[in-house]
Amino acid sequence: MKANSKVRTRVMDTVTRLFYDQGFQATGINQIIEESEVAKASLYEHFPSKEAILQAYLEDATTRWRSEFEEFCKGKSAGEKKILALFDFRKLLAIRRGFKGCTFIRVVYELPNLDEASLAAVLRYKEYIRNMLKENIALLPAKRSPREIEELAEMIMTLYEGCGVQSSLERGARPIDSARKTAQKLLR
Amino acid sequence: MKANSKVRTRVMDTVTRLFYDQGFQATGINQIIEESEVAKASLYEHFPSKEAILQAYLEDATTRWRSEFEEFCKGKSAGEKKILALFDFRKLLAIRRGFKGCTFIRVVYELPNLDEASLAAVLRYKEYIRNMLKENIALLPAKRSPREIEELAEMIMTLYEGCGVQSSLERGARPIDSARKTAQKLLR
DNA sequence: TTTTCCGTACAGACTTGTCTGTTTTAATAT
DNA sequence: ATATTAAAACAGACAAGTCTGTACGGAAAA
Repeated sequence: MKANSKVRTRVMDTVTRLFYDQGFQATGINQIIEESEVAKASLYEHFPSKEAILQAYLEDATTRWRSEFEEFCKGKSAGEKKILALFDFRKLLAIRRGFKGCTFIRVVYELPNLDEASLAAVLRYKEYIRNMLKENIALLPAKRSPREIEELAEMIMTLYEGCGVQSSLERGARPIDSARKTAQKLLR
Repeated sequence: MKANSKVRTRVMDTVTRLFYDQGFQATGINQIIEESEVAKASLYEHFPSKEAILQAYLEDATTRWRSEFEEFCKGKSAGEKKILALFDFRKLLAIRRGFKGCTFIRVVYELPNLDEASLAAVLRYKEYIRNMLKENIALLPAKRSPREIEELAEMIMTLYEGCGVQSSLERGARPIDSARKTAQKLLR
């Protein structure tokens, strides 16, 4: 079966590293092949084009992000704790990966004419976060109207995006801590 | 004089358009030459390499952003009006340019190993905004400690960055309006 | 035995940057 | 005003290397 083959796995592992470290365009097919230890013919057996690799990568990355985040949240109670975990998780990833910014925004910014499927994967990831925020804000002790919930979720979302950008410019976690504090204040 | 030559001007005008619409890597030297209506030899007389074009472009872009923003703010009183103008100006540019995100962050995200001079230009632009915010927050009627001013400026900065990302994902100005409203609330 | 993968050569188009030689522009000298 | 001279921009061929994607023949594995 192609979907779970050794080739596919190794290519995905490699591009997860390379696309993030170098960017999509700066990563050539030949480098992918070499570092995946896969033959070129095998790669093109699984992926019809480089663009298809990007698509698969983004889809994999969104689902992996979600499952890793859920894993990260295990043991944390719903409501404020879970919302703040979003910032903690971002900080963890940012440090681990050297402050190069959000995987998905990186791709969107690098490729202004991104194909539909890839863009859809990115939007799915953002939608997941937005829904998670709304659900957990609704669980908080303070009573809020649906409209207030919506607005607060939007605001925290904006802080989340903003601190990602800032931390990658600054190459440090400070803006993430700072945004987390702000979010905490807003929730009370 | 090289600095103000016709060649330089035309190349800068062209890459300002192309680098934003297509990205840096997707824009080839040959396209720059063709659309600038400049000979290749002339281009390389003024810029030793493509990287040098990028540097010059970023430096030009920061200073142009600043002067256009100051122009935009003419007639606006200092304090709240000027701070909110930041969001209004972002909205104006975003609409005009089709919601492809912040010029500078785009470059930083596309090229993880950006040369020092280019990165410095980007940081200068961010520093200008941060200082502008601090100065104008200090002018507001509400009394704030230096630390509070610092924190509020940081927060608005984060909203500013965040709404830029969101509006480019959404391809619409809504997140910018929303961040503006939030900022306004925070200032009071 | 049939699928999967391998190694590698290759096509064809693209890239940045160099080089040659010609033409235009503009300032200075007559 | 006209001739001279030096700088600047021109057009375009070319080098050397990169890129993605295809093809072919053989090896390993299920």
